[in-house]
Amino acid sequence: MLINSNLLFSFGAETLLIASVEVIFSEGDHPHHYYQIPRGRIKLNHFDENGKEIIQSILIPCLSDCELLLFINEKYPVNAKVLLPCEIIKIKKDNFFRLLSKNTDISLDKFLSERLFQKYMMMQSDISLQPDIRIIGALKYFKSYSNFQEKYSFEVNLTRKKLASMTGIRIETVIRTIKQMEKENIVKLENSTIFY
DNA sequence: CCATTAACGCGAG
DNA sequence: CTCGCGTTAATGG
Repeated sequence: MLINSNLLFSFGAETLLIASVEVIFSEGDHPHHYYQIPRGRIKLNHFDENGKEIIQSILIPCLSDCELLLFINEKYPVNAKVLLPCEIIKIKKDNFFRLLSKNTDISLDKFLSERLFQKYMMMQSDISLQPDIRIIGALKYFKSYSNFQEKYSFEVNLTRKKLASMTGIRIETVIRTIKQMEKENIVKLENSTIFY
C-alpha cells in the first residue's frame, strides 16, 4: 500500500535514486522522514551482541516503510541499508503530517494494522524452534506480497544467507532444511533457485 | 561474494 | 543413544 506519489511531491517530498549499497538511516538515528519505496529493496537489520546480523525485515515495493516509527519520539532500532537499486520517496515528518491532516481520506491505520498483522504472523513462526517452520514463515511473508500465489509459482530471490539472517538459523541449516523441504514437496528447486 | 558438503562437538529429548 | 543444529574447513561457483 503506497500513498500517491504526486500527492507526496505536492507536500515537498523528493525522490532519491540510489544505485549502490548505501545506508538510508542507522540504528540510533531519530526519525525525521517518511519513506516510500516504489522500486528496489531495502533491508532493516541489527547486529546482536556477537556481531551476528539479524535481518528484521526486507522492504520491497508496496510494503510501506517504517511508518510506525514516525509516531514516537524514539530512535530507530534498526539500520536501513539498500540491497538493490532503489527509488525512494522521502518526505519530512511535519510535511507528511500536514498531508495527512488535509487528506483525511488517507489513514495510516490500515498500514499499521497490516504491518502489525504481518509481524504477528512472523512471530508465530519465529518463536518455533523448528527451522522449517521459521523458513516457511519467511517464505510465506514474501510470497504474500508477490503476484504469485499458486504452489511453486513464487521464485524466492533471497540468498540462503539472507534467509539465515532473517530466521536466526545458520546457513548450513537453511541448506539442509530446504533440501528436506524439497523432499516433502513443500518447495521446488531448480538448480539453486527456490520456488514456493 | 555465496552455496555446498563433510566431519565433528554437543546438548536435548 | 540418537538426532539435529552449529561450527569449522575445504571446495567450487
